[in-house]
Amino acid sequence: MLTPSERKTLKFIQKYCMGKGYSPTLTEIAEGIGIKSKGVVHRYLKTLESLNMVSIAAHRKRGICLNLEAYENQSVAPIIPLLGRIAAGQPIEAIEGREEINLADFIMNPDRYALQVTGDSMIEVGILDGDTVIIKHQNIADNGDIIVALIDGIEATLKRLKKLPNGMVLLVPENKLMEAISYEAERIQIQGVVVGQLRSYQ
Amino acid sequence: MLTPSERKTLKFIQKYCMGKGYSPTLTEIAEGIGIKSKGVVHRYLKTLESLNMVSIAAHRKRGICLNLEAYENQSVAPIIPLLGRIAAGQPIEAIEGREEINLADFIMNPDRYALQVTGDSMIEVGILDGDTVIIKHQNIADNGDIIVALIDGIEATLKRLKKLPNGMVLLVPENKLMEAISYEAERIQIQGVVVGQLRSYQ
DNA sequence: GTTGAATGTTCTCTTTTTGTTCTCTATTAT
DNA sequence: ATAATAGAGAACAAAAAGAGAACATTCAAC
Repeated sequence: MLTPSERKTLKFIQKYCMGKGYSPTLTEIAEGIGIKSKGVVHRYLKTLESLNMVSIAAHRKRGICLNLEAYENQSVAPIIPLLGRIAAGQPIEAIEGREEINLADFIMNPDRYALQVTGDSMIEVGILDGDTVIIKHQNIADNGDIIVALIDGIEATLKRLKKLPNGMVLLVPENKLMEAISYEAERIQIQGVVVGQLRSYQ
Repeated sequence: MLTPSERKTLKFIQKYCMGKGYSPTLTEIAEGIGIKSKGVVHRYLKTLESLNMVSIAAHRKRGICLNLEAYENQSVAPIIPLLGRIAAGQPIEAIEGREEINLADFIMNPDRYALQVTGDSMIEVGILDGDTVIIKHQNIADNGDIIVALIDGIEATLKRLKKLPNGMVLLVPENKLMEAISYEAERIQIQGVVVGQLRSYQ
């Protein structure tokens, strides 16, 4: 059984790894659990290692590795439970099974990146000022896709793509107050398409 | 396991390639990660190559190639690069400070869960039919919060909360076509508040 | 082709950061 | 008293980070 300090150490490492993707240094752990001595942290780690809770690569910096089997309840994967559907005026549906949404599946991919949106040009499709959009990097797009377009190599903008039959392309804002503008296809370079969107209210 | 500098190098290359469409030189990487020696950069690249994270065409200039499949397995943390801000009619601005968004920070927490939205009652704040909202489970909320409210113990609904001075609460839909309804406070039970929202276009 | 600047490669060296191993002290429960 | 738990901190070992020189290769201009 773990002592309170060892438990605290383990929890800190867990949280740190979750957030950063790599393990903390002894000094960071010490700071994180509120003590000053990294020697003490090392002692805790030795205990955790002997209990098979972590593996430690000797002398390697940031060489701590969590042994996940040891505590299965702690979900390290970016998964949150999807409890059900909610509608205006309707009860939450019964939870059939227990679904989860995996954020990694949702947007994580090496060719994805995020952009923060400023401005109201896409407000009518629910992309607001301050939202973050997830872009898949690609140079071609289908009619109707929301794209990051580079105009004349300098101006970047987020618009819906509409290819016109006469070799022109129309960049359509989703905002009644703004107007679509058409360009010769050569002037427009597609930098990626929007594959996701997220917003934080915190 | 990558060292922080190697990780930084990889991230820089990823970001550079996304933005420019070709890989950076060693000197550019050195500058990008804040060091002066391209020899050091070369060492980092060798490590990344040995881990199959990148391929390097020997002696070729700008001959670095990201190895996407290997990258996927490695990136355990739900992090994607945040390239910048985009606005209608403006070039993409680099964002000072934060260079990546961490989905874990964004929504992962033991008391969070997801709900899928059906209906258009919150359409004017950009929460559309089919979106997923992240709910923080709590029983009290502030005026103006968007909450999951349980009415009379049976009906769940997503509305903005407005506490009235006379002990009533008003549940306000964000849709001009719908009307706010007031209830005696006892009939309304708060199940959580919306802390995030996400949408997939795939 | 030849040439030269730009870029990649290979070294060695130093400094900084981090891990490891100690010893010492304090507190608390049995 | 004794043992278990906590903590500080010194001293040392090793890894990681970095500078920079010297050389090799590319690639584009001539």
